[in-house]
Amino acid sequence: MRGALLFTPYFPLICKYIPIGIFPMSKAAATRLTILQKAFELIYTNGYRTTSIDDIIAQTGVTKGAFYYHFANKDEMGLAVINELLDSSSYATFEAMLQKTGNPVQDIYGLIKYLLMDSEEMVVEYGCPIGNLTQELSSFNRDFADALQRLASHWQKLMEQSIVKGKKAGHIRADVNARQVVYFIVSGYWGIRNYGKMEGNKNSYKIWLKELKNYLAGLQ
Amino acid sequence: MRGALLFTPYFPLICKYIPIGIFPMSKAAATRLTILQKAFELIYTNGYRTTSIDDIIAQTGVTKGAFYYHFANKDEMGLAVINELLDSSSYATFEAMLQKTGNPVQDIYGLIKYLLMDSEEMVVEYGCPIGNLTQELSSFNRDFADALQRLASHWQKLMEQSIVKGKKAGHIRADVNARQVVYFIVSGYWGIRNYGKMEGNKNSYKIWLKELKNYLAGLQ
DNA sequence: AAAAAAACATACCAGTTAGTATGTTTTCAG
DNA sequence: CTGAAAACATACTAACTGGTATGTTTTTTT
Repeated sequence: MRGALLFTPYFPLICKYIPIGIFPMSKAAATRLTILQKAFELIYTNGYRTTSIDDIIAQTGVTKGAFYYHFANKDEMGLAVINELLDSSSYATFEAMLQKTGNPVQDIYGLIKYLLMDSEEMVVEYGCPIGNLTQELSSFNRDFADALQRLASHWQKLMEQSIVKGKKAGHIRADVNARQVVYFIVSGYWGIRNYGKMEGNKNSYKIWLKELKNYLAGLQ
Repeated sequence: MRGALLFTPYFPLICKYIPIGIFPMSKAAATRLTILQKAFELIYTNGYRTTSIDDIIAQTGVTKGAFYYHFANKDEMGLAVINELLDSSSYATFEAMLQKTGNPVQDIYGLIKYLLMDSEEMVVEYGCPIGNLTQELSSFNRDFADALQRLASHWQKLMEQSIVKGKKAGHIRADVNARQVVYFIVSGYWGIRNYGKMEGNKNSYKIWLKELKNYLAGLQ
């Protein structure tokens, strides 16, 4: 059984942009990546515990022998999805979007509106991948909870920095508690993702975004 | 197979307060109720799809024959949990708490603080029962999504009424959009429940509640 | 080119799953 | 008290579950 992917956690991201011929990804690494990507897709749309290894190998064409060569068991694979796929993807995008104008009121709104309305990786019917996993697995397996918490704190830290900068620049009131605000916004984001799943469309997103705008304006 | 519980959806609630000897609940109705209550408990702590019927009958002592006499299949039982147990329970409490002072800023905060910090039925590790089910089942089964949506709209309507009244009484600004605010608050509530699961304690609840207070104050 | 290790393939297994077939017991109206 | 329906009990099944044992093929090292 192999360790982790080369250059993790950024390797999968790199692979997206560097053609295989030029940057030689070994066939084994490609197999591993295929498993992780397809597993993520299935887990995102169907839940972790209700996605079977048979599902994954059927969808990928990878055999069970290959699967268990790369991963000791299902949970190790699940953790790899979180740590190697989710962790790197979109992190760069977040960072860029949160520094776009330098005013958190606009940047945070812009990021969240993008995530809800424009991002192609997230589907309203299936909610937020990280939120889903947190909900399903936090009380089931501490390793998952820890991995997800590290992921979430990335989010939080970036957003918090944006607010702190905004305070210094005078865009945000001095008495605003950045950490507190981040909890409030991210919670709302997770919650409205749940609403969207329930209603099966983006109407609730639009309503929520309007009030988010009001709330952010109130921080000025 | 029997229909639903007598006098649903309030029958289970009534049963809590009326001793069996006085208000004669048939043994069959008691069996059905036992199944629903234990099933809810297991589903709340473990998820719907990952709770097996064998789990339920093992925990209740009810046999499989009895289970399938009362419910045609697992999903019918799951829907009964939502429609007959969750629907009635706590509805009265909500209504009372939301009319306590007549000022939504205080009443809504009071209700949500109660739900997060004091309610004994909800455990931080397991999140919000309705939120959990919504997240797990909305995209899996439309019937569940619909049942949950009806449940959630109860919540919403009560809270919306509280705000509308508060506007008339001058506690809330006239330009505040009640429906929008409700979406914002309930989303935040669901989200912070998820945070709590992830972190495994109520620290995030406290932080979030502080910002909820700020947000509500901003509506005045 | 040969040996060794890595990567994969196949067949299998014991436990669990929702659900059924076929009973027996309880309840209750007449 | 009796018969029929309601309520429950037991044993079973076919499909699926994560995981293993034991191979073969491919890649890498020497």
